[in-house]
Amino acid sequence: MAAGKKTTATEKPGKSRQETRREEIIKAAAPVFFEHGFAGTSIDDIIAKVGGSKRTIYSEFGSKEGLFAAIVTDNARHALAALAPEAMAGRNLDATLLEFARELNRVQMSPTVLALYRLVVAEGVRFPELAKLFYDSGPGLASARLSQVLKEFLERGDIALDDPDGAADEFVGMIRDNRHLKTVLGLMSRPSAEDTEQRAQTAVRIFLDGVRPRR
Amino acid sequence: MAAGKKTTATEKPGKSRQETRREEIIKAAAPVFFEHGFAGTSIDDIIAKVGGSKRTIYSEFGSKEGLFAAIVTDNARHALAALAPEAMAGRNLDATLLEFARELNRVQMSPTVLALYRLVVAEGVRFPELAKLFYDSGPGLASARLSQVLKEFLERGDIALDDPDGAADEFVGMIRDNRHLKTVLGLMSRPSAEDTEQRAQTAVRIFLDGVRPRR
DNA sequence: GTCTATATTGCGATAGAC
DNA sequence: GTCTATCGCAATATAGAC
Repeated sequence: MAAGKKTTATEKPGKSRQETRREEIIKAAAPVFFEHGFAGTSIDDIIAKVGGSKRTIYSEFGSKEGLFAAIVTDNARHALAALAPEAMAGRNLDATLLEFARELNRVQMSPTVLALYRLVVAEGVRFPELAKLFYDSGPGLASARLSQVLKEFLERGDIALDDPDGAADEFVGMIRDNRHLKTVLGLMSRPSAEDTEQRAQTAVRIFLDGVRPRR
Repeated sequence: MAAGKKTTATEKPGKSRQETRREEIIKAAAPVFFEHGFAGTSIDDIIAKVGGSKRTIYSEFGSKEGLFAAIVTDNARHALAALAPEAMAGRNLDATLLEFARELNRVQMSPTVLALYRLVVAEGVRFPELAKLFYDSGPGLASARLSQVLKEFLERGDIALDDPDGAADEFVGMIRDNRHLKTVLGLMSRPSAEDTEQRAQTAVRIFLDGVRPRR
């Protein structure tokens, strides 16, 4: 009766059957959580989507919370991979920040991450571990990486500031601006690529040089 | 048998019995929605808090949604009224921005606005009118006001930028930074007054002059 | 399929405003 | 005293849980 899709395994040579199954479950469960919220989703809802046995879910993820945590970390890992410091090595300040702004924007405006954001903001107070996991593997990690980058440029004398951690937080905030909020609230569809590029450039420009004219 | 509280009416001379009752209900119901979310709150929960009859709620607000909407609009109106005053006239650029940063920070870090933020982000997709109302009377209004201010300074030549609206959004984003998010997620209690002041100053400094050393 | 929870409504009784 | 808002309680409807 279940879905007839036989994607069972042995198709991706690099992955064990367990890994494949794990990914199938995560991929199928995520939209269910997104639609009904954490509390509003039952393991049975997920079984109804992905098929198989509850037993598999519990042995792989331990609990409903464990499954959700896996969804968060999995998405964060995929999404933020491009923000790795290595990806920015050997570039100058402007190019590094611009690339960071683009990547962060791309990540946080993706439908999946937007849905995660809504979900975690909604349930964060009730499930502090989930909130912490989301923050640490998403916005917090982004900020920490940027801070590290800023410190390197600081040592070289390319920039001057008192509080690199604070500045990193504020740059991340610039990227997560009112357009992000409007999109989160469903008031706006995703901005165009040109608009996004334009705003990334503006953010970098402001962060580096400010709006006060130099003379 | 009923609760002995006789707050009946005739205490606020300017308000009709109906108005008084309406406000009592909103005041009592708001924390319930804030704590349990829209779906997690039942009319009976609210009656248990405020007393009286369900019928009153339905004749006044029409439905649970109507009550929810009234709570959001009422709280938004009260909490965000502080963004209205023009304490910014006739000052120079630095002082104006600093005052704006302080004020916006104070508003958006208040417990009520934080609770509203969580609630509206959670339910925004389901209640687009509420999302729009919250945005327009909060972050959107702040951004619009700032944009107007920026345009004035732009005309005077005090600043140089291409896109005042975009820059305003980004400044608002700097104020709603990762500390705001951590607080929304319950990962952090409200930052101290000194920390807040420090960060407001940093944001203004970065926005005006950037982090690149002037030479 | 039964059972529970909960949104919504109906209506007679009561209490406060004028 | 009349009028209206509110109360109290019960009934209906329905969706989801078990």
